[in-house]
Amino acid sequence: MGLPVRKSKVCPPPTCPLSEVLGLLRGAWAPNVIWQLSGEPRRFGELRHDMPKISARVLSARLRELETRGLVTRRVLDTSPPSAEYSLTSLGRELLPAIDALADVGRKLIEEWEMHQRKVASR
Amino acid sequence: MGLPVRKSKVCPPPTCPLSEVLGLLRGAWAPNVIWQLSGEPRRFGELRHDMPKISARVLSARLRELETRGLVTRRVLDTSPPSAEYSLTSLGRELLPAIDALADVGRKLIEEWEMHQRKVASR
DNA sequence: CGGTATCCCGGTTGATACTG
DNA sequence: CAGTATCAACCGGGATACCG
Repeated sequence: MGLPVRKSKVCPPPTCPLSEVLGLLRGAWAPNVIWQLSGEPRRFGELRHDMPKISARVLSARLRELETRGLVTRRVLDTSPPSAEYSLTSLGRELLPAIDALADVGRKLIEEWEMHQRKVASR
Repeated sequence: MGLPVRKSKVCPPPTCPLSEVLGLLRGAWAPNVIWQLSGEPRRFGELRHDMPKISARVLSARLRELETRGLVTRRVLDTSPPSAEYSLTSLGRELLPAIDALADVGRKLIEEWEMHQRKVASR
């Protein structure tokens, strides 16, 4: 007979809220979109310009998603031709430190990875 | 003529390391796996038990990924039948605070969302 | 300019079956 | 128990065309 299955902390509390956020950060683009909005409000076309490889469809989808979740607001400008401006809500801004924290780990990760690569290469 | 396109901060530095981490948190399961390993080391079967809906194939894939990136270590136990134990490396542990930060935002998100739902419902 | 509609592709996942 | 192999289904994403 094998080892007994040890109980884990059941249904870890952080996991659900976590998936909540990660669901929002989903896809290849959402984090980038949020980052782009961290400064001034930006228009649809500007965002496309900032992220040349994103398609209009996906950008639109991400923005709507973030909008319905209350992280982003959309403001239609009365110009001709019409334009729309997107910005982070205060709730959306709360994501920024968390994203930064993640990015910090990312930097360490890259660093360690490169160090590891060098070690392997020098053998 | 429309509005001029405003320049953004070019190629935001946080974005690349960010994708690095998010690449690791990819898929529906990686964050959960990491969380499950935040306490004691756990065996393959235990992890499956903790996350009933993950398939062996995906769990295996995620663990390998995390292992090659140096976030997780695998230790084979000399038992019969054989078992394997997974745990976070110190590098892996560095992810935990960041994950917590994300989860915090997640909680607020859920909170606000429910508040919003109630408002809509009471109309 | 600011989108939406359609089509198609590739990657990830889950189910199932099988191995050491 | 701890995986791997195979297959089918699904979904996000890109390209393109089109509308207000």
